[in-house]
Amino acid sequence: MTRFGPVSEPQPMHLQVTEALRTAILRGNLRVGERLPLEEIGKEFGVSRMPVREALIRLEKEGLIVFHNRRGAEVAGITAEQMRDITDLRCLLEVDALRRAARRIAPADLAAARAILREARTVSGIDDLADLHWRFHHALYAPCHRPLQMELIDSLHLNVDRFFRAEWRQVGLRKNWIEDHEQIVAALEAGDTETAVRTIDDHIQAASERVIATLG
Amino acid sequence: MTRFGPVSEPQPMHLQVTEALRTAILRGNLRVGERLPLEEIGKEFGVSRMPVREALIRLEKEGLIVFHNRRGAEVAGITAEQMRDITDLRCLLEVDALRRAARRIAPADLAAARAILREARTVSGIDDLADLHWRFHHALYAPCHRPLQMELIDSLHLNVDRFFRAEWRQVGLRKNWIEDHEQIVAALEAGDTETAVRTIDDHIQAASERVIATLG
DNA sequence: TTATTGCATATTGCATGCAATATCAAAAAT
DNA sequence: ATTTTTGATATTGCATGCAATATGCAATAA
Repeated sequence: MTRFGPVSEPQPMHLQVTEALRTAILRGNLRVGERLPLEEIGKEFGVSRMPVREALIRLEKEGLIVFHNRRGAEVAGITAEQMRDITDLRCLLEVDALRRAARRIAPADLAAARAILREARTVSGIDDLADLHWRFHHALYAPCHRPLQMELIDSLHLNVDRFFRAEWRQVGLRKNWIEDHEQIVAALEAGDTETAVRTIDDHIQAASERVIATLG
Repeated sequence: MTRFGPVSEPQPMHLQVTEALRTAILRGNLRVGERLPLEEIGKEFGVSRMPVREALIRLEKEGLIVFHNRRGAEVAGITAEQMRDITDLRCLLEVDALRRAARRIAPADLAAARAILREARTVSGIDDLADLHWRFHHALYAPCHRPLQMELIDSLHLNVDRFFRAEWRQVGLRKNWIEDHEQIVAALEAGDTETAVRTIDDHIQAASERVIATLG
């Protein structure tokens, strides 16, 4: 007889700091090139330098931060080259994930995707929209049942998302974003995987081109 | 007049420890499930626990180690599921890299690849053979000029290579390994990229199947 | 015998100390 | 005016200290 559910073990400080810094970078609260002094950041979290150091190491491995030997860490930027590199990888991995997912995607998954789009009509902040946008893509890919592939896709997205947000803040998020994505769901419902795949591929490439234009 | 070349900055301890532990895991000197106590490992390198801790965090991000909260770290294992996941990703990424590389590969690159195979005939240790084997693949993919894609390919390979080595130690590395790979170079020299691609894809999948069989 | 409890020991996660080095601005030199 | 030097300050990389927790084994109970 199990009378008690599992007890969630307490999150270590270094993980809390990692998450907080990750979303701060993602949201643009920490800008590209901004220095990340251990003591100062530690003070903001009420911890010493060590858990901050750990967090920065993890974020460096995620590609959000660069370390300079004995000169601390700073928020990583991106070059046009790197953007193209990441974009092509995203297309490769996301298209593959969608093809695999399409074979086993359930009506419930598609309904969930539609629900995300519906929710997207009710929010207005860039950060909320960007989160919902990614949750939508994630919902379509997830049924591929490839944990590592999903991790990689998330990781690549994490490295470029903040630049899309920065661009959206300037030129505004196109109105027809949601309709475009409803067409993707419609194609999947109709069993037309290839149309869905092509739409997403174009979508990623086009968005990337716009960001690259701002990078020079 | 520049009389002196650039001075290479000294490697921090944590990086030296990271590299040493990485190759120890790769070579099988540290076995799957083996515990990694900070103090003990630190003593072996003549350093304190902190640089070791840093190294373990990095290696965890690379997928070679798993941490258990407050119970230390251990060398990561692999399941059949994960092996399939990684293998499919490798095929996707390596095939794409080879296609891109084939367009701009120079005779010098192919000569370098052949030189690696020639060197492979002169060595006998599993570790040396495995290193040369990967250097060969790396040499073919590198001209794709996608630094991040190459990093990902390396990282995926890093996560499975030790299991191939373990299998090679048992059943022996097939003699015709080198001839198989010479055919890949020959196909590329003949401009027949698709044959080269197919050979490599089969090669990765077949090797993976053999390892999965040993995993249950 | 086998399972449970209690306790001594080992190990982690974080804080802090310290030497080595980087940074920055004012003073000196060109 | 511009560059170089100098030194005061800030920051890092690693060592060490310490409280909290995990582990392993002997003692006890079943």
